[in-house]
Parts: sequence; structure tokens; C-alpha cells
Amino acid sequence: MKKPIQKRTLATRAKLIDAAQKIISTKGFGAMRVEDVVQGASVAKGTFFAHFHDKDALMDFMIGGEIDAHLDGFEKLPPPENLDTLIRHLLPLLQFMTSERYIFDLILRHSGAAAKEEIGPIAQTFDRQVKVLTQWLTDGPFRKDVPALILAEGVQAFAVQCMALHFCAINNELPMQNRLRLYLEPWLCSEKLS
Amino acid sequence: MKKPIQKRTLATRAKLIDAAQKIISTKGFGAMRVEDVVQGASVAKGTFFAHFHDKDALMDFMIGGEIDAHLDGFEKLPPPENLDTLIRHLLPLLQFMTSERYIFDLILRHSGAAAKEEIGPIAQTFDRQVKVLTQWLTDGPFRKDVPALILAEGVQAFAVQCMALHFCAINNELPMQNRLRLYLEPWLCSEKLS
DNA sequence: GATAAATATTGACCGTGGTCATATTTAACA
DNA sequence: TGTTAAATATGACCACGGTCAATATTTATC
Repeated sequence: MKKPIQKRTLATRAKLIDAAQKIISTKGFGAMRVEDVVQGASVAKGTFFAHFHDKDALMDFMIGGEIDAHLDGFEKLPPPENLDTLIRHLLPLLQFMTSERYIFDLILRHSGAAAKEEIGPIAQTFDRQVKVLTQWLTDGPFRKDVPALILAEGVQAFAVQCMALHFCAINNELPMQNRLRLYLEPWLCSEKLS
Repeated sequence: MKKPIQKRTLATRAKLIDAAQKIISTKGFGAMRVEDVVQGASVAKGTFFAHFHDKDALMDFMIGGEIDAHLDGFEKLPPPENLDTLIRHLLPLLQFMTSERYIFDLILRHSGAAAKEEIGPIAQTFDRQVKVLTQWLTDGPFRKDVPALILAEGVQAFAVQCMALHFCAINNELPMQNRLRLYLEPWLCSEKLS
């Protein structure tokens, strides 16, 4: 994980990731079994855990990669000139994150770096996301009485809330983006009183 | 689960919950094993799953009970007359929710009712919490340009964010209540522009 | 090229959540 | 009270993530 110097190591790792990718793209993230991955990669089970601390670590890596791809796209976009554009830009990422219940749960578990351990791929993307949002909010026509960083973290909080309610039996009649707008309008387009 | 008519059923159920409670109060939620519970209750393993759909369902019940106790307390409190009081009232609940990583993760998983299934105990407490907050926000000195329900859901979203960051290696230098204040001040004490 | 140290791989094994055909108990009715 | 059907309990069994001592391979040193 930290220093894969040997060629063999890199090859094995690639085989594992390849096998995982194959399973994911056909059966989805939630259906991935470690046993299937090692069989697909033609290695022993123990080898898997020599490369990834646990199953979650591989998922963290795979899902983190997907999120990073979205963020790469965000960074090529011009700062949104209004709230609706901001939401529209964000939507594809939110849709990926909610495309499987398994994905969303795993993201929640890994969105904050676990104490004392190193910061994982997904946690890094959350930091990156805040950075992108901070930039957007600084440049766009949004409130300036609150630090853009706080606003960005708030957008993240509301996005998580909307995704959670998306999976909710009683609260999912409203599309995610509409609900997000309901929160973000008062959050981003207000000013402090007095 | 739905219609425990027989006395035996109620007794068995009580034995299971008792055994679970005993384990939880000595070793914590995260250390609970189904095997230990059934042994403590002197029943077979299969019996457990006749009473609870899975381990999470028992946890949902136990943790839901704890949260409900907090909400009972909230309802006896007068509506907070300012932001700091609101946060102070909320804090004990947030502290329980973050007292174990296991608890927080489970709460996140169950805070929205799973699609098509019945609404679980924790999901119900989240609804209840929104109701209490809505009342508080209606009565207190907070912004009135946004429906109190939306404000309440926002408070919940920010609370979740603060709890998540509480477990985060890089973002946990700020106490939960201070961070919450950072979000809630612009959220609750602003007015929409134009 | 021989040998030793470091690194990577193996697969039998384990812990724990969850299943299900079978056995037992309860309730209803004659 | 005896018979029977529904409700409940049982425990052997399975699935799957994860461990670890033993083995194999690579790299370093001479």
C-alpha cells in the first residue's frame, strides 16, 4: 500500500483492481465479493489483504477514483453564475453517490478520515470538493458575510442530507435537486441580521 | 415483531433485549455479538432472527430507545430563547450519538427509513427530532423568511456534519458545539436578500 | 553464483452474521 | 381430554470477511 516497489507487487495489485473493476461494472459495487476478486485475479485470498487492509479499503479506492473523475470535470467548468447552475453542476456527482445504497453508505463511513489512520481516497475527495465549492462560492453571486469555506461545508452537509432523504421511504417524493435548492437558497442567498 | 400475541413470545423477546442491554452496558454497543445475546438469553440462535430481522434491527431498537429518552427530555424543556441555548439543549443527544463510532454509523444507516420497509425506531426519532426543532424554531428568535420545517431539517444536516467531522482525524480540533454554532448562526440568524 | 535478508504469496483456518428444515409448544375445537 | 393446525424454537449449516504461520520469490551482499 505504501511502497510497492517490486514489479510483482504492482502487477498483482493491478490484477486485483482489474478483477474488481470487471465485477463492479457488471454486477455493481454492492455485489463485489473478495473471493470473486481473488479468483478473477488468480491469486490467493491472503494476497488481497496484503494489498488492501480490508474490503472497504478497495472500495474506498475504487469509489474515490470515480469521485475524483467528477471533480476533474468540475475543475474544468467555469464558476456557476447562479444557484441553479451550481446545483446542475453538482448533480452528476450526487447521482453517482446515490446510484447504489452500498456506495452511499460506504462514502458516509469514509468521508471523514478515521482518527490516526492515514486519510483515504474518499476523504481526500471530500476535502477536494470543499476546495472546489469554496472557489465557486467566492467567485459567484452568493452571500459574502460568511467565509466561503463555511458555506462550502454547508453545501456538503445539505447535499448529504438530500442524498440520505433520497433513500428514505417517506421523504423521497421530492427530487434531490429540488430539495437541495430548498436548502441552498436560504443558505447561500441571505445575509446576517443586525 | 408485528403481532407478538403469545406470552412466550413476549417473554423471549424480553429475555433477548435484557441480555443485549446487559452486554451493551458493560461492553458497549460495538462489542455486542448475536451469539453472546442468545447465550445470555438462553435461546437458540435462530430464535434471535425470529424476533429481529437482523442484528441491525436490534441495534435500531436499542439506540432508538436511547434517542427517544433524550427527546422526551427535550419536550419538557422550554423553547430555547437564543442560539446558544438551542445548541446547549441539543448537545447531550449529539454526545450520545458520537459516544461510539459504531453507534454513529448505525444511526446514519437507519436515519432514513429504508425504501418499502417499515419505518424503524431510529428513523422515527429523526422525524420526532425535526418536529421538536420545528417547534423551537417557530417559537424562538430565529429567521421567519423560511419555513421552520426547512430550518429544522437544516439543523439536523449541520448536526450530522459536525458529528461526522468529530470522528475526522484532520477536522476535529474544534469542539462539536463550536462548529455547530459556526453553521447555525448564519443558517438561523439571517434573512433572504432582495 | 552462493547465501542471507527482505518481501510477497499461499491456503487452511476462524469469527460472526444469517438461513432453514425439523422439532416443540401453544391454542382452538370436538 | 384428545386431535390438529398454527405459531414458535432449535441448532446444524452456510456465506463471507479476515488472519497467520508456512512457503516461495525477489533483492542485496559477498
